[in-house]
Amino acid sequence: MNIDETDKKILKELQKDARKSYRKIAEQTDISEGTAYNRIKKMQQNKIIQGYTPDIDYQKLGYDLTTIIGITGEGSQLQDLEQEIAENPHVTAVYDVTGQYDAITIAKFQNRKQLNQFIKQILKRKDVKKTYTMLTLNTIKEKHQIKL
Amino acid sequence: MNIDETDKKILKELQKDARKSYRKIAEQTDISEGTAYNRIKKMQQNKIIQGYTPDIDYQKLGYDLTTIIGITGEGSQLQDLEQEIAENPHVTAVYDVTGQYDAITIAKFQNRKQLNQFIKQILKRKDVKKTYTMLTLNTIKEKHQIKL
DNA sequence: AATGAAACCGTGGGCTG
DNA sequence: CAGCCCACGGTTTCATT
Repeated sequence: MNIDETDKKILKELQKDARKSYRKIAEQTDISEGTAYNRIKKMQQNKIIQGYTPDIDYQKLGYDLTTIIGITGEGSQLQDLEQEIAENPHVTAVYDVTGQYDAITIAKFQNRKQLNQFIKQILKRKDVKKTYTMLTLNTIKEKHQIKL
Repeated sequence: MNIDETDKKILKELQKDARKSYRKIAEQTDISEGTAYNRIKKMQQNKIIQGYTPDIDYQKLGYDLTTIIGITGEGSQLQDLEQEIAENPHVTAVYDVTGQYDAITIAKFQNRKQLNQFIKQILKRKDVKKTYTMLTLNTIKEKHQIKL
């Protein structure tokens, strides 16, 4: 599917506020509301828009510990492990990476005990050689959008 | 502000679909729609809900290069730099961290040239000693939610 | 926290270029 | 075919209780 300038404008409006009404999106992109509706629907069908997420301040909910964990594997395949990690409720991201580590995961915890359990769970696996945990001292930015 | 079980249920519904109507949220949490509306408004005022973001497949928009970059500083303060990085349109996250690096940033690019420019911009600064760039080969998960 | 009423909006059909 | 316009039922919003 090809995205044109109108689609981009629509996405930008949604980035500003994903709960914005079709009508307002239409006004701000100089199209009719039916068109806004149809284009958004199409982008959802094409999985360009995969859903809508509330930006929650997890710190206010007690998740004070954000961690970035590098994982070094033993041997070849980490896919199973990555899948398992991805399903853990504390995890927000899992990447296969080049360089120093084989995988990087980002996870949020309410306390060190939860973090500990998580790391132990990873280290239990035979395909994991070691992990390296970085604690975030301060989150300067964490908004899962890039400028279009 | 204190979050009770009802608020949590509301947040869970929004996590499933942040465009869900107040009415449906109310139905699924066994409260009236006015209550759903009032509670969500309160959580917005208290900045527990900071906004709503569309989950966009940036790869489909040409952003094929997701990078995790570790930054090592020279001397003391990296705050200015971090602020500057956070404002770059390619950047989705910036963290101050313990350990091997002083800061970690996550950024998405359409090509290596964009990445290169970004790294050069960082390295130009006197307060930066070095950077370490990890390219993601595969994104297993990147959903900026944790299970409540 | 619930009610209810007015304003606002989503959704689909039919029309137009 | 994509976009526009319209209409109706559904939804948001907020003052009131």
